[in-house]
Amino acid sequence: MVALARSYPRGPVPLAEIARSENISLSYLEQLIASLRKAGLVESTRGVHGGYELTADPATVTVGQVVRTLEGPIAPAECASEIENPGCCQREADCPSKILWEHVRDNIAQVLDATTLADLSTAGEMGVR
Amino acid sequence: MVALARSYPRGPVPLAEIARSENISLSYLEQLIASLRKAGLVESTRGVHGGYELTADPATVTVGQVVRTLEGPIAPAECASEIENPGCCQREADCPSKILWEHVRDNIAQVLDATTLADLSTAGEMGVR
DNA sequence: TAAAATCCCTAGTAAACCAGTAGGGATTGT
DNA sequence: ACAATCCCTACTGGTTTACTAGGGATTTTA
Repeated sequence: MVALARSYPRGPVPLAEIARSENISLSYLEQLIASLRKAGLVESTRGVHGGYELTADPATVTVGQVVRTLEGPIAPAECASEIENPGCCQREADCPSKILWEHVRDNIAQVLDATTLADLSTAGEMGVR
Repeated sequence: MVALARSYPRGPVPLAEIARSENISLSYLEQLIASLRKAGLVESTRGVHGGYELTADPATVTVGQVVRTLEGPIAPAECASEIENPGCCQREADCPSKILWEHVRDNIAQVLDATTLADLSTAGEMGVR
């Protein structure tokens, strides 16, 4: 996604190119991007000169969106998932550590949601802030 | 550990008791607490009236210590582990997302290190703050 | 219209990890 | 002596992760 952000908005980039530059197998990349496409984060163009491109400006796409699409709801523990998981634990209501894990989860989410693809794609160029 | 915190400093608690009240198998609990003992967080007494007890006041033991003992260094990604992991990634230095994951890691650590066993053991009694 | 470039889909898989079970041994108090 | 307790090691079944493999479908271009 950072690779796509870097060539935004210059039209579709073939996956084979990203596979080469990022040293990831094409087949595997295809699977990953399929989820991202279904989630509407990228769109595809087939045929010669086809490829994938972001559907939105990198500055408006958060890492949180990408991570949730690829890895599901943020959840440092089953009982502290962003998507509730009823009956995942016997302790349920009066678990002493549930609140702690929810707190951890919210911190993770806050960081991921506050970082955009634009932030990442320019990181190398401008140094850490 | 919360169970032990609750009976601190009233002497050793047999693991069988905790296994029963927390609904965890004794055998499994024994394995977990073995690590905690080796890390010096609990001490054991053998024989009748033996058991385990915390080696320090629950207010001075952080969840971070416990989690690191049981699960190893905090690391939302291999390349962002608290214990460095040389050669875990080709991108190494100029990875655009490494800083992000380190940021996530530090947030997790901050929450876990700021919470003590005493905080957890009293949570149910006094409600959430 | 054939060929090439590209996306698209499904199935399989090898290794690692997790959450245990099982079973036996050592130590200590009564 | 015996019962309660800690202690240690080996095994295991299920899940997840990070892929590989192979075959389509679609679109542009020569």
